Amino acid sequence: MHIQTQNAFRALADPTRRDIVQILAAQEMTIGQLTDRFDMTRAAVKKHLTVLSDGGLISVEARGRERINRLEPQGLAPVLDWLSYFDQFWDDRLNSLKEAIERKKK
Amino acid sequence: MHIQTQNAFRALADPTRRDIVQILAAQEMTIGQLTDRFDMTRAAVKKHLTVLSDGGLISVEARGRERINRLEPQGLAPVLDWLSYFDQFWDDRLNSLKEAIERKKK
DNA sequence: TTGACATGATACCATTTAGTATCATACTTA
DNA sequence: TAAGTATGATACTAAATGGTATCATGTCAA
Repeated sequence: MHIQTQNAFRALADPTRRDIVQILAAQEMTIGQLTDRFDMTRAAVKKHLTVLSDGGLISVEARGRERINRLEPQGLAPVLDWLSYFDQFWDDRLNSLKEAIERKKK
Repeated sequence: MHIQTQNAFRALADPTRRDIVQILAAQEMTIGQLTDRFDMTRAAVKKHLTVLSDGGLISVEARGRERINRLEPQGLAPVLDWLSYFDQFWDDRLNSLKEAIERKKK
C-alpha cells in the first residue's frame, strides 16, 4: 500500500488544509501570513502545514527567521493516479478538462 | 463550503474505504461479500459503507434480505472539480491521462 | 411456522485528530 | 547586546474515528 497516496488523501480530507492548498496555489506564504487568513492559532495552522508536508503537498524553505511554504503540485499526483483507476467512468469529465487545457495552450 | 466535497474527500481518506470503492468498481456486492474481503467485522464494513454513502460514492439497493452496494462514480465529481482548480500545475499529467483515453477509444 | 441467514442498530473502547496554551529557540534590528 | 519577531515544540483537552460485541429486525426456505 502506497503511504504517499494515503498521506496525500489524508492531507486533503480536512477543509482547512484544502483551503491552505488553494491559498498557496496563488501565492507562497509564511506561517504567520497563513494564520492571518484563518480563525485559529498559529500552532494549529502549523500542525496543518505539517500534515500537508507529510502528504508531499507543500515544501518549506527557511529564509532567515521565516519559513516560506510553497505548494508542491506534484504531490497531487498520487491522488490523480488513484482516481485514474476510474477512467472508464469519467471519460466525459476528463475530456472536458482536456479541452480546457487545449484552449489554454492557444 | 460544499458539504458534498467535504464528505467525498473524507470518504476517500481511509484506505479501507478506497479499497471498497475499487472493489465495487469491478463488481457490485452485498455487505457480507465485502466483509469476506477484509479482516474486520461486518459492523465495521457497514460503518465504512455508511461513510461512502454519505460521500455519494455508493448507492444501496434493497433486494430481499440483501443490500446491493454499487459504485456511484459521479460521486467522484466534487473531488475532480476541486482538483481541476490546479489545472495549470499538472497539464502534463492530465495530458497523459488524455492520451490513455485516446488510446482506449481506438 | 420455525430456524437460519443477512442486515440494522446500539453501546462501548482505544486511538487519532484538531484545537489551545505555553515555553523555548533563533533571527533581526535598533 | 537587547528587545522584538517568527517559528518550533510540548503538554493538554474535547471530539471524531475505527473498531468490537451484542441484540433486534426482517426475509427465505423447509
